[in-house]
Amino acid sequence: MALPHAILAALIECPFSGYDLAKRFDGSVGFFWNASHQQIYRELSKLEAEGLITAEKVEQDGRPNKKLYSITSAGKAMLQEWIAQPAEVSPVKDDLLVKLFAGHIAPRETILQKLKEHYQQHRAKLEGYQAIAQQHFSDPAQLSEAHKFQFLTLRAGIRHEMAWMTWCGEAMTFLTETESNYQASLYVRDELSE
Amino acid sequence: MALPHAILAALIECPFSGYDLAKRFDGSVGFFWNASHQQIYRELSKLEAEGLITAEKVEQDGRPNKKLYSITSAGKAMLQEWIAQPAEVSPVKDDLLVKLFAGHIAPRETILQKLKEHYQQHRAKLEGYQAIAQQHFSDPAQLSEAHKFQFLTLRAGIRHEMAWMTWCGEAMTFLTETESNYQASLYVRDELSE
DNA sequence: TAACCCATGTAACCTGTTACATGATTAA
DNA sequence: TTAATCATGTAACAGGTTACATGGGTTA
Repeated sequence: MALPHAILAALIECPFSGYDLAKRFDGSVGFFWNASHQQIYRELSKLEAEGLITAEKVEQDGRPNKKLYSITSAGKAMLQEWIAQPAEVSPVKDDLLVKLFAGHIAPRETILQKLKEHYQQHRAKLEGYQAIAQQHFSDPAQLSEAHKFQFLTLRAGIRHEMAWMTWCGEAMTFLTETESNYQASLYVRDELSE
Repeated sequence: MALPHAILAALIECPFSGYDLAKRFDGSVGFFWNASHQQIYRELSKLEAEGLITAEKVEQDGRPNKKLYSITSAGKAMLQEWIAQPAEVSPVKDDLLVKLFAGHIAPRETILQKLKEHYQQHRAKLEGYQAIAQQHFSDPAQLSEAHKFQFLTLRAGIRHEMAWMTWCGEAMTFLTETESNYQASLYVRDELSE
């Protein structure tokens, strides 16, 4: 589990409020981690109690006050230690694959529709990532150390969306082609039996 | 959430015991869903109580008795209904990406090591999937309807492993190349300052 | 004889989601 | 005036992990 680590990682560069973090985990950083605001507030309290982050109250006019959280040296040390520890790869766990696994009990059209929707969702995500890449990472070799690593996580997001899109295309082609083959073979059989 | 649906999907073709399901979710089917045996037993009890599956006690000699679960028509109906409902794409959520996002606070060698380990884990998975593809899905167009869909989920696993491997390679190259550029530029600067 | 496979489960705990709650400011 | 944004939280519930428990059969 990496939610506390993901929060610590997000706080290295600059302090954030819980609200900011929730937005980040729902936006551009959301391709490698996501969390609801409730989860984040709960985790921030815990991390503060453990001395891994500190809070600073910021009074604002015209807006509600907020708490800016910063990582402590203890927090940074534990994050460094965690990074060095061995990690297992995570399984995919996507609903669509469960639906596809049982796809033969549903109308072919329904499955093709699901694949199409999925394709479009991934294309939208890919376009978002590519826009970020162009705006903030157009010259990767000249980036700061911190940004080089953020660039690589963005590249991972891009690679994943591309893989999903490739697969969706492949699956749709396979299902329509083998369907038409099936219909073609039926047609041939009909001709032969006449 | 799709654990109950994943279980129902696994039971369409033939009945399984909880033990069997736990092994399946940990093996070849594990690329699109996984679950511990405790989770599965808990879920099976719930599904049985809801009338979506039925249990049959099987007495064995030389082995502990087991319960074989089969999907009911109600279970199949609810699965069909669920398939037609809209689905959101899942975020990646992999620890390695969190580690990489904070990669600049760790020694470069540590990060490269993590990438290498990750690469090897994905290669091992890919090889496993490719072996299954050769053994059971060598002639995709001739497969039964049910197996066509299982083939497609396997293809998704293959595509994902390939994407991870591509990205790992890309990331390792980027980190070693920009590091040597950095060292080269240092070297040039040293020469100039002399 | 030690470790692993088969087979099922309970209990405690942690993580993640949904619903509820407040309240000012700003844009359509 | 309706909805969205900023900003923080609580409570209840559902999902997932870890530890514990049993016990015969098989393989090294």
